[in-house]
Amino acid sequence: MTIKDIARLAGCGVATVSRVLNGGRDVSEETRKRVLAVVAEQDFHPNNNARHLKQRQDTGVAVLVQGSQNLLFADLVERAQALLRERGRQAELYYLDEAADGAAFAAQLCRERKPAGILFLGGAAWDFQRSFAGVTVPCVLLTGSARGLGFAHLSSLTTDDEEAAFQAVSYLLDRGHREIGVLGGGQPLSQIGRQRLRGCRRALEARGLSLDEGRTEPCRYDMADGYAAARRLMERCPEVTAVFAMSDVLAIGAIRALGDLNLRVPEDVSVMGYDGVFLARYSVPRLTTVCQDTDLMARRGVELLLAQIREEGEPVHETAPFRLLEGASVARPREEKKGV
Amino acid sequence: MTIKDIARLAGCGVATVSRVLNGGRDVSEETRKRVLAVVAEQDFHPNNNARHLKQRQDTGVAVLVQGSQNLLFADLVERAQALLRERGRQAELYYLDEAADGAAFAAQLCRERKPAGILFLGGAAWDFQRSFAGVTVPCVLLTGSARGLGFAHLSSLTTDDEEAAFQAVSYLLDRGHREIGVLGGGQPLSQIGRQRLRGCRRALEARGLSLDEGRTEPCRYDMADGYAAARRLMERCPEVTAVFAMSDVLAIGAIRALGDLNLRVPEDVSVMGYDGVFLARYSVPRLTTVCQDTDLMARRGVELLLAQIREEGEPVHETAPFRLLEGASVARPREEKKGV
DNA sequence: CGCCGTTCTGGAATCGTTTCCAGCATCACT
DNA sequence: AGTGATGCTGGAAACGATTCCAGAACGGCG
Repeated sequence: MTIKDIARLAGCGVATVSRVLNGGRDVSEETRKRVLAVVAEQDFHPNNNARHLKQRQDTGVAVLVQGSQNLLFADLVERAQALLRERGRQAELYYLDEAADGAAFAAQLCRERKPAGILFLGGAAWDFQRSFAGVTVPCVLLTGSARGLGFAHLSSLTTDDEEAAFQAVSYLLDRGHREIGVLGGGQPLSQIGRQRLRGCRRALEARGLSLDEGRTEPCRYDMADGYAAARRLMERCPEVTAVFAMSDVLAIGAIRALGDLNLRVPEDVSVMGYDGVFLARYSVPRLTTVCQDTDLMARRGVELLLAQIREEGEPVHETAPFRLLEGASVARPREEKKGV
Repeated sequence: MTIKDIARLAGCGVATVSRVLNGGRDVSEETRKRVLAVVAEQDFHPNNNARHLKQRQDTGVAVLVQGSQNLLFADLVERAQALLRERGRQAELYYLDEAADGAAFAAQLCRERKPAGILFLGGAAWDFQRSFAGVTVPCVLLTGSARGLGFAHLSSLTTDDEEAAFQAVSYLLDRGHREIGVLGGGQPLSQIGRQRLRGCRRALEARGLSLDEGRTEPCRYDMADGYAAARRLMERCPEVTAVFAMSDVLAIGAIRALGDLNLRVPEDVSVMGYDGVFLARYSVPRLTTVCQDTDLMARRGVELLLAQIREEGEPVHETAPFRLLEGASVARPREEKKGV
């Protein structure tokens, strides 16, 4: 069943059928009706491969996600895919290992499948300049690192990670914590991780304290790593009264680790998360966390991508809002061992 | 840069280049080397749209996931996609809302994109017979319902849901629980939900008890629904001493709900989960749950799909193993109010 | 009536592959 | 030397859409 058959059944030429199928300009109302009737009757769907071959581009959009266990992405991905579908664009999802070379994968995807655009979720600092040489496809980076933004077709929507980390640690300091451990940031430390660490340092230095490198535990963004890192941290630095985990997933792993060390949260040790995923609102105890607005991010990210696909102006770089969500995982330190 | 240019540069015909690119049968070693050199030098990638148009099929595989918050699928999806990639098949992921008509979506996907196969994760009872009329694409159903297995191109790998539920509830009964609530199964109740309920009923009847319909709370598979359902259940039936949640995600929501009602887990109420996702091992308290082997399921599921794509024999229907994973969310009932 | 502009139409070229098929060597064997 | 089998090769015909372009039909106007 091809466009030719439809043409025959509708008593017209293939060109006319094609025109009807693509917006129906320059076709009389009568023929249009007739063709559409046949299409519906035969349950005809045009072959995308043929269509894209001729148009030299896919209408679909690729969504690349790096780090599958990060629940922040689960929220974002579902939302983004639904929004894209509403706008008539199929969104294909690709999960990549945290260690994989996302930029190279994306470049290959462009050459082979030629998507109309790419939405990047997470990922370390990718070198678009290098891998995307010669590739011109609209891209949007969500929650990723800002490195390589020189790439001409890349928009971005990222949280001000330094400021968010600054506020998170300040929140802990406000409640009297002085011995603060830090978990996460990628292994090895990613661009984002470094930004967040900068925020931590700034918060500490604003109180005349300094970031103790011995109390930072870089690790990947999954629960197992969060668990392991928290254990290492507490065994090495038992004086720590609060932990700032750079992801809620890590925070969950850390809480479990603390429990296994017979430390209660938040009575003995406070835990601050990051992301504000749905799980944060259901964990025991509820997480106090830096909450990102996934709904807004998905919506705006999709908008930016579609705007670029329509070639409306230059790529833009925006900052996504965040707010501190108070749960029950942070309290004042048990005894202010080192009260200033 | 097309195959024609490569042919020109390598001093041969397009047919030869194509043969080299596809396994290189019937090509002299010398020409093969020469062509490959040019391909590498020019960083040439054949156009997939043209290729698939001619072959009338995509080499890629589609993975359909229904119910994005179900963490069981997160595990499975990542694993399956990685395995497929290893086997040289790009896997595109599509998330569907739990309420969406997955079979219709899949049918449309087949007509438009023509994937080599489809891997289904989850989903209620889909009517393959109806939606897939005329479509012949290899399919594998993982963890889904068994309805519609009459579809000729469908293999399946499913857990024996009835038996698993039987064992889960028996475990609770063994520990002295008599007033047992049940959460989940889809809203409205899915095929799988009904099977699990049958298992519950069988376990209860084996002890001379019966399944009290008033103590079952059908709900969707996400934390918010689990929370709400658990609250409804406990407010209506305060005598309940143990809850069987048909998914770990629901169990987490339920634990939070019980906490908000000032009921401790497991001291006041025990909670049994289902799935054995990574989160189960890190939650507080650790979940006692029916653990499915996601690694094995992904591996075997991919194998079944690839076998069908290679057209090796008839579709098969297999059962995936499970085992009870003991955590700390189940204890004996506080006081055996109705000790037999 | 002749001419032009507008609106609609369908044939044919095109996109970049795969694959059929015919053709040419080369070789072994009668 | 003639024959047939075998191995490589390249030209050309698909695949199923889009889109260019030329042409038909029609109406309005001088």
